[in-house]
Amino acid sequence: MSETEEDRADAWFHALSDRTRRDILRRVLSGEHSVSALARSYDMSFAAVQKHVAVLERAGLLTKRRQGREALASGDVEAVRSVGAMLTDLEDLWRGRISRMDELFAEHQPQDHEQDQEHDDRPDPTDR
Amino acid sequence: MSETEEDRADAWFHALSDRTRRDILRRVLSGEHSVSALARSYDMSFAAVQKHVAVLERAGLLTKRRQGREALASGDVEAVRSVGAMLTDLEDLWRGRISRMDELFAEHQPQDHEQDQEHDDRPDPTDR
DNA sequence: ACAACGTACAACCATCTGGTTGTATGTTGG
DNA sequence: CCAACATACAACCAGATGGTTGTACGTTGT
Repeated sequence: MSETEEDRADAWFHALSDRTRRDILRRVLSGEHSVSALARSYDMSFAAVQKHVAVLERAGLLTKRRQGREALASGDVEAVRSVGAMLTDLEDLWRGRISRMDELFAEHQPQDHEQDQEHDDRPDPTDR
Repeated sequence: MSETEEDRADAWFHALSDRTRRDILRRVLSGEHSVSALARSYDMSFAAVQKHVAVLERAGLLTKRRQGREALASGDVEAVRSVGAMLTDLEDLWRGRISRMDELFAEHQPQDHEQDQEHDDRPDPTDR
């Protein structure tokens, strides 16, 4: 994975690691909100909320649009999808582990494929 | 969302916000690794890597199993999926925004439904 | 015109974070 | 038995983080 890709991931996950920021992101994904409108929703100063919005913006999870004196913030669903894609990449690594376990098992028991369909205590790698 | 749910999310995203921890998670999702084996992979002290493993463990993204003097770490794919589910919940909020925009549009143009299939410059909310 | 509003940013502060070294304790191989 | 190994954890430190207040500046409504 490229170096800048890791930088983006750092910014994404750091931005999402604060519950106020996650809540802000929920609101701006649902629709545009001005920074001051957002600030009114939280029990903290306007400046604090503005800094949270700036973190989300730097991470690319949110964009701002100027309209008169207001800054309207809007969530970027493509960025959210990119974060989700990183998670599914992690899942794929796990699936690879299971495949390798299957190969190892087949190596030591290369007879029948149909026996023992029950007592499957490991999760199905193809479900979800 | 429940309070403890948000606490878990804080821990998840914070754990994932460090690239060394993401790399450790990749390795232990692919297969079990001892802490010292992991430590040998990074240009930092054993103690530093051990702390990263502890952060991932507290977040529930990894479990440790004792075998003799070694602690074998293994990634928990269910936790990774839970994080992914949070992201798709965010996407759903965005889809809701689009639905509301559609309703608003229908309200002002309640005639035909079939016109103008082209020039669709917004992403399809049902794709992915 | 001007007061109120919305935004931006700097300075400051307590706490958290990610690294270090050092020490203690259990496990294993020869 | 005991030296080497693997882990755990405490103490410490520099820098980042999340909050505060204060100041400055453009925009808007009356």
